[in-house]
Amino acid sequence: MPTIRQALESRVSQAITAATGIADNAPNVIQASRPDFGDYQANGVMAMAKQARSNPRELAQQVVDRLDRGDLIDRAEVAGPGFINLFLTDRWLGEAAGRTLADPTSSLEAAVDPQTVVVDYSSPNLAKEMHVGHLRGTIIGDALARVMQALGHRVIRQNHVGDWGTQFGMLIAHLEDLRQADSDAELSTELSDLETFYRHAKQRFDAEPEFADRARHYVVRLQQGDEQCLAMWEQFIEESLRHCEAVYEMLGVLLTRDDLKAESSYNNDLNEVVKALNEKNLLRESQGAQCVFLDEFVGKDGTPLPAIVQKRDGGFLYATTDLAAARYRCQTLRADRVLYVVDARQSLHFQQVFAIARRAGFAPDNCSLEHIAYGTMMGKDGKPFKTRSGDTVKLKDLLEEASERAYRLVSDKNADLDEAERRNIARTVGVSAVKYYDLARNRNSDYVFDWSAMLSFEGNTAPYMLYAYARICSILRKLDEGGTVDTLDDGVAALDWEAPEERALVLKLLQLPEAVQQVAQEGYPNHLCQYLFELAGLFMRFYESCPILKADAGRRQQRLAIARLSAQTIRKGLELLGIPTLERM
RNA sequence: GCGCCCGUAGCUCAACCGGAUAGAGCAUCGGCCUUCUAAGCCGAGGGUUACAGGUUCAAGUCCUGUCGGGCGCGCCA
Repeated sequence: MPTIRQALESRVSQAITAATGIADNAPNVIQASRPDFGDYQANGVMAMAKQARSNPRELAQQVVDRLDRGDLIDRAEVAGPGFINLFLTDRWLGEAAGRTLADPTSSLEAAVDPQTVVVDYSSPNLAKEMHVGHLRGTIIGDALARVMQALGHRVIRQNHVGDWGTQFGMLIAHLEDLRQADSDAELSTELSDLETFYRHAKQRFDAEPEFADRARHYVVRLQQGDEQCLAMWEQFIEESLRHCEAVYEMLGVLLTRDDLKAESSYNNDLNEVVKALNEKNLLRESQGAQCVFLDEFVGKDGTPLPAIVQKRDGGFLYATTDLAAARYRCQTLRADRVLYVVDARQSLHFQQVFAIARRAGFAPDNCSLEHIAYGTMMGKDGKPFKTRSGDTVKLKDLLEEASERAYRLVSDKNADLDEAERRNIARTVGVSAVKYYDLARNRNSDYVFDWSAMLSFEGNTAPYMLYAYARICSILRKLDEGGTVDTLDDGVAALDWEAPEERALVLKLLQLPEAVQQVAQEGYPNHLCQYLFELAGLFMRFYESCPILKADAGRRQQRLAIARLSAQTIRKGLELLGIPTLERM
């Protein structure tokens, strides 16, 4: 089903064709910037008039005269220098809302052209425990994957975990010593905190030459497929993955073992990738290393900037792995789009990888490679978020603190609820507050992590949305026969209304697909947050000014239907962001 | 030195690839609970969109330059 915007675009476009004879035109229909400009506005006619050297207002009037309004458009007016303001019929809106209410999924599914979309996200380094630096990529990627899936695309999640490379030799050596010297209990304790484990291994690597030599030796043996080394490596990886999975569980992130596509899995492709680059004449030796130089990349002092794919000692680098991954995703998985949800600081790296992948023929032109870059989470001091002592903050600790802070708030606001329910609400509210605060920001920029701002629960926050949802559930519970968002039968085929607050809300409710499509196209989840915030605001105003249970029978049914559709839409929108709802809070 | 991102209300941030009078929240001030959850709603004040040019019917948005901030730039990932 097309969105309202698409339906209007198509009608206005036809009218422009009828008026000008130009078939390929851009009506540029957007949601009206102000209520008195109607529901939508078409801005494209002014540019067309310029092109055709005609008077924009006159052309706009001709378009309006030829516009097929059908049962969708109530009236169309020329305004200002040549805008066309579009007012929708209440009847069409009411019927569309009724259809969505009856079948909540209908508005989002059935993408016009389903694509295969690979989303590479989270991708922690398994040598250490997940920390706050992994939060943004994990939840932005998860939200984008959910959005793509909801639109009917074939989504392949890939968790490109770092499980390969020099540091693992050091970890294996340390693990080996612990296994021989210590009891199982002690080994298990040591492994339960990967940060400490890593630190101890690193200390020994720096202090004990014998240990360092052994560590380096293990890296080589590992890459050669030595069984003993592999077994120890697997034990460590297994332990580390369990840590990740615990965090994903807390976060409500959908990644599972099936989504793992680790760096190590490309190990056998790396030689081939370098060989292919050589065959395309892209490879050049520089200071003993195998490099790719492209004209568009210039380094210091105007010298050519290399992408190194093979070290002097024959080892491969992450550019090599990323090229192998790009090749796999385009050629084996046949992706139409690949989204790399990775820290913005890697943008040069990805520019190089994408450019090389094109030249080498790994990625055909019709496969879109996109770096979904995001900024750093900062502390109040404007520097990357750390603990007071300067250590990185573990994601697990951060989420536990969020729940704890939310618990104090829930207990404060709602002392009558029992302990278990308060704990449950606090967990959802706390974690959702952290996630939403992040998702609601434009991902391009760094942002300041601020407990008091996200836990003040005011403004464009998860609790505001969750509260709106809980209010609706509360009303439904109060009905004679009781009811929930899913079970209540309104017996309403088409909605109608009398108050402006009702109409404004219904229109907004029908615009979810537009917000979702925008997120899918551009990869900015904050647009969906913005939509939900506006929706929740309109609901709150409706709630305050239009009593539901006290209204007479007819209005009551209608308002119940509007409230229920509001709940459905809020829940759906939050679900796409990876945020659950609460019946009570 | 080169490249990428950014600079919007006192603070934190929006602004749907150039649209009409730049929007929210926090903070400040003033209203609204014997009625569906006040974690709410209504109202007020607050702006030369860093600065200077340019492009055009129209610029926070595009181009050039300047200033300021963050990040990146050969054998880690």
